[in-house]
Amino acid sequence: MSLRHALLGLLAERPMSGYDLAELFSTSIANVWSAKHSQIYPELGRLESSGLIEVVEEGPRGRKAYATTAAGRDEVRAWLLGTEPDRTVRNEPLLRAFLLWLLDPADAAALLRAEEEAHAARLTGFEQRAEHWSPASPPQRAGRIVLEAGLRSQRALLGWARWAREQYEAQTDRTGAQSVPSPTQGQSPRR
Amino acid sequence: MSLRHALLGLLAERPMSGYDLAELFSTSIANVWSAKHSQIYPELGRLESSGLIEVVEEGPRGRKAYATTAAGRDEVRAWLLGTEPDRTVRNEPLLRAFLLWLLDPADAAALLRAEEEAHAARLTGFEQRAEHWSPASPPQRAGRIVLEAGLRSQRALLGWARWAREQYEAQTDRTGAQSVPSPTQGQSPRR
DNA sequence: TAAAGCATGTAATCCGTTACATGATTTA
DNA sequence: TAAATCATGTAACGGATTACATGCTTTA
Repeated sequence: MSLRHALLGLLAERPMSGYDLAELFSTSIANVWSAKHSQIYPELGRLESSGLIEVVEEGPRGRKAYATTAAGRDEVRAWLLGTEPDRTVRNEPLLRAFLLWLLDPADAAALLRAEEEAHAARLTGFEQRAEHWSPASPPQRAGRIVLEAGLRSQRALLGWARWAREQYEAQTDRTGAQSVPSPTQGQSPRR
Repeated sequence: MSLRHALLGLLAERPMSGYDLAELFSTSIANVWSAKHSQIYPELGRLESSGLIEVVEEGPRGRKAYATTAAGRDEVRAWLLGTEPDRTVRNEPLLRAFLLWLLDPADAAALLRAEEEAHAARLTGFEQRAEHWSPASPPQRAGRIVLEAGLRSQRALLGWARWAREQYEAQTDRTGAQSVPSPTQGQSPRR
């Protein structure tokens, strides 16, 4: 049910088409939530039928821009105030980190290096956005607050990835293990 | 396909039943990945048919403990080394933070206070686990590394939630807004 | 005029949750 | 002996991705 409220909230700020929303979900707010156009269009249809959003503008190529209605804004507020957030985590990079003991240390270090670079790249992106941020309106201030969460957690995870890589590199040095192990593949002894 | 490899990796460390795995996914590694028993049992069946895991022990009440086979361990390694991690993020608390401008500042601050407490509770849990951690085996060292990611990101996000709450509290003070706004509900002016 | 980009939709499939269903063993 | 816990499974449903499908408009 989160996509529903994400759309409602985004369209409360300014009118957008399904196309605009899909673009948003694949770029700026991809660090928070994401969705494909194939999921967005049907949901917009349902929201319109329920009277929570309405078409406020029609453009070329059948473009329809929607905006959230008063009832729609009430619905978002009721969701925010009346339901508990789902705090379930599914973090594939961390799942992989959990299984790195199955590789030889040099390979593990290489994968953590890639993680490090991914975090560094995101952080740079966030920092650039933060520079040009004008917190003029309430929505923009909220956006800045979310961006701050991104900045802080990417910094933390960048530091972590570097530290984690060093753990495995220390093992590489000690054991003298190679990046490409023998046919029977490194450690991980059978019970 | 991540659950598949999560099971393979976990069963490479020590034999476990579907029940054990379900418990693990609902407690210790819930901060990284999660799954219900209804998803686990069929997947174990498929992995067994593929020869990637095998029953190594049978117990009371039809209990079956599985362990990863040599082919299974090769499969995890191939996954780790040969595929890019899915770094897609879906963070409902942050999505909500993005929409907090729709509430009056006092309500927004209250929600952020709850977030703060959720992060503090997780952090405490992680810290307690870290205290009693014995990094004796390679899997345990990998577990400690993942725990470190939890510690660092929860600290970062706890600090963030506090800072974010203070932003909205500052607005509360300035505007003198109440927790329960007038019937037309606070700010968020219609275009 | 061709390619790139804008724009909307549907269908098939997969992953995950909730609910349904059952029964054995241990503990109070 | 009743309740709690261990233990395994299936079915229905909903949410999300990939693939299929179409066509207009702008720009090079």
